[in-house]
Amino acid sequence: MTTERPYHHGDLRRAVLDAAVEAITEHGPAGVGLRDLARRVGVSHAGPVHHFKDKAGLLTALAAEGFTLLADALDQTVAAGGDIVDLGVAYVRFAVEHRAHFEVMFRPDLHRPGDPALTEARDRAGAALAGGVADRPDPELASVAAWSLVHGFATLWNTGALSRTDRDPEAMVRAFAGSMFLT
Amino acid sequence: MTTERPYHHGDLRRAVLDAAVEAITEHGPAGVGLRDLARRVGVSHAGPVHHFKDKAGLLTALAAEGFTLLADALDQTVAAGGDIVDLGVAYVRFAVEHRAHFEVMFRPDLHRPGDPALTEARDRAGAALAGGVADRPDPELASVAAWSLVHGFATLWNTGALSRTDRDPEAMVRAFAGSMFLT
DNA sequence: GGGCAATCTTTTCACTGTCAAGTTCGTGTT
DNA sequence: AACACGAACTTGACAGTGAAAAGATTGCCC
Repeated sequence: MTTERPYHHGDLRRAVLDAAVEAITEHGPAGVGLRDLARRVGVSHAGPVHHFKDKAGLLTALAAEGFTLLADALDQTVAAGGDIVDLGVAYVRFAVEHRAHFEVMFRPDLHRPGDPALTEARDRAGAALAGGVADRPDPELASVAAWSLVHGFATLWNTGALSRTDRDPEAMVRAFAGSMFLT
Repeated sequence: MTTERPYHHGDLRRAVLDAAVEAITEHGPAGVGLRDLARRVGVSHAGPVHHFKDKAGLLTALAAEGFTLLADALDQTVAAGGDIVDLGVAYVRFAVEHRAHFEVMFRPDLHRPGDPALTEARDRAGAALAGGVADRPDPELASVAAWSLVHGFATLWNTGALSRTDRDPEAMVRAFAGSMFLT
């Protein structure tokens, strides 16, 4: 009574990426395996290889997708007239809602080094962030400071290091980012 | 012409931890394996197991050691009369100099959950950090903000995301942390 | 000196990533 | 409409990994 699945999956690449997101949110990036993903999707153990070549290839694709999603979210908030604080809140919201993507994005030891799609997506997100502080003295320093603040909060929050508070993460970001970056 | 090494290593636990630090600084936490470490130290592949039980046990021990080292460094700077900015600089310096420890410390998916030695060491470091902002309105928020700022900078720096700048990392921290936390 | 427990080794097992070779299928060509 | 071509997937194999069990070696304490 096997389920008679067709030989061609249809959109295996998408399905594997989604399964990877699911697996990572459950067990972290270390607990994800190609064979396990293949099983979840209902495909032979070497099926994903054809789309990603490598485990590193899969995670690189995931990271690139993550940076693209992030860049979209940031672009959208500036298009809606948001200021720096709104940008920071959007950053944190992305990290919390797309925890799996976010965790992979900043682990270069899991990536295929120098992947063009990844570097392009990352640059897009970086530009969107830097645009929020372009009108300051020493904008480079300001952009690094702003990025550090929200990135640190996001990673600390996601790793559970801030678990003692029961406050709302976005409200916290809005509070201290506002007091630090709005003169 | 085998090297006639004695049956008992002497201090295998220490040696494995050191080898792990070396391996992680080279290939990242994903690229470290128990068998590989055993080889580096010159011991049978199951030797380390007796000291750490698990791969998770090894990494948990490393993380605990890291938090202890960090707490020591922070305590030392307050003992030397340092202010918040000095604390932040010490944090970043630790992350850069003990990159391997630092990378493992904030990856709870690699830890044995609820390990007492780890949680105690982490609390010690947390207390040392929070002590720097105890005299502010809403000290909890201030401590989270300060921690986020330096932690974010440290991780971004270590992952190479800030590679475009050739400035000195400590000087950068001192610059923006000063402008943000000294009234 | 004798025994005991800690330390390390050997063997084995299930599992993983990767490669090479085959099989099935959509798609465009004529 | 038949066909061939290439993309998508499967099958089978291999080396390497983490973990567990059982055996060998040694320092140490009475």
